[in-house]
Amino acid sequence: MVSCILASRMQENAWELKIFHVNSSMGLIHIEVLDGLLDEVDEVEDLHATDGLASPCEDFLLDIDFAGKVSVLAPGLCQGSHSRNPSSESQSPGLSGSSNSAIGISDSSTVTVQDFEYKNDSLNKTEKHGLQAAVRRKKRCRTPLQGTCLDSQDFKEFDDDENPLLSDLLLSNQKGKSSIEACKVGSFLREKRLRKPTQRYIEEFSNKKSKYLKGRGKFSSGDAVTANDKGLKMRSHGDLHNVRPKTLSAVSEEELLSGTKIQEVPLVRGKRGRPKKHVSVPQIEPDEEHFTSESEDDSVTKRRCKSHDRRKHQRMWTLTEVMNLVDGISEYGVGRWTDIKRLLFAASAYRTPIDLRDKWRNLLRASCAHKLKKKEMEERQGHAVRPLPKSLLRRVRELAKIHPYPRERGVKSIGEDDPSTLPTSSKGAPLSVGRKNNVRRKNCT
DNA sequence: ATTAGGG
DNA sequence: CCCTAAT
Repeated sequence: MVSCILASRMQENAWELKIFHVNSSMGLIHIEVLDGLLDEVDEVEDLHATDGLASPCEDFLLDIDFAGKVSVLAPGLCQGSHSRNPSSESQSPGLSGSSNSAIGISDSSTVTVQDFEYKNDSLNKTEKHGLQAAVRRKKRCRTPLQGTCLDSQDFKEFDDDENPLLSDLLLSNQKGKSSIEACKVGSFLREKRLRKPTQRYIEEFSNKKSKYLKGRGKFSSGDAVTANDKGLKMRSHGDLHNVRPKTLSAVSEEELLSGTKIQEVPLVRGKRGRPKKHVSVPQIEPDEEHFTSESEDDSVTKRRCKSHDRRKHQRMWTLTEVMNLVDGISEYGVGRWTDIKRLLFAASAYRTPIDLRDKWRNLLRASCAHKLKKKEMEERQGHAVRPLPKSLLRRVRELAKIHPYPRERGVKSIGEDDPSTLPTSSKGAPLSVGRKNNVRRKNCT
């Protein structure tokens, strides 16, 4: 025996509550019209007004079973109540992209509500019909079960909602109070459940989605990350194969600086990944350029070795990159990350200015650490290959002296004003280190 | 829109 | 790398 409350909206402010007692074994339907007419339906009005659903015959279906467990199928609650059921989660249409506004009626509930209509006279037949329809809709809303109607299972499935609030609510409903509360609670619950989409989550979600699409053959334009991840494959079969086999080092600098490298290949890169959409400089991706061999492999292997998804897209910093960075810093100063990025890293669309800064931070740390404990460092280099050439480290230290990165605690132990370290850039390229262009010189002690 | 700082 | 607050 199952019973079900149907709150139907008769007029503007008139609501009618009906209880269906359904005896599933005998196929009987007993209808009981509670004193309906609710007056203070303002909230409901608003609720519908906001959704453009304010048509004069909308019904809310509330169902209960006799065991005392209660579940409510009210607008919006549908989503909440069945999202709890693991088997039906994937089917729920309302979960997909709907707004997380507190008073948005979910798609599913919309379906449930909108085309459920009947005349309030001639109850017997139409009621049954309507009820069946409602059940069917419920099923559609949750899981495509087999189509037997009026099985007590159908109702039971909604009962895994153990929320005591709901039972209270429904009880009060039976006593003839308003069903507004249902809506309120419904929206409340929904609000609770839909909390915090989180940038990260969204990104991952869209990522999965696009991957899925790709798998289906639809090549969704862009999506830098996945594109990068699949970079090897894609390039291997051809399309963006502008990659000239470079000498893998040093080239990028002059070319970039002289601007000869600025080309206009309309890359299909989405704005989602690292690259900022702000493109003041025609950014071409020869990015694999000198990384095709090492960095790409690095990242790939890394991803394979450890598939822990922290650090989503991680690209190893190559030596040339680091050198570029150091050069840039020494030229433009610390803190001009955007400039450096624009001028020296136009080639690599990943590497946001923040990345540069982070890398610089790490470099500083490294250099300091290098100074502090040599032996341990060497130890570590034993098991982790980090070929940071001394010359580079020295340059880092110099730069650290000139424009110390604010708030770097280990930095204090730099060479302590050793003039010999300054001009002795063995690699030449003393660059403009001497001229600290208008960089606030803070002593980092 | 960028940067600094922390995780 | 990522996220957030501050500018």
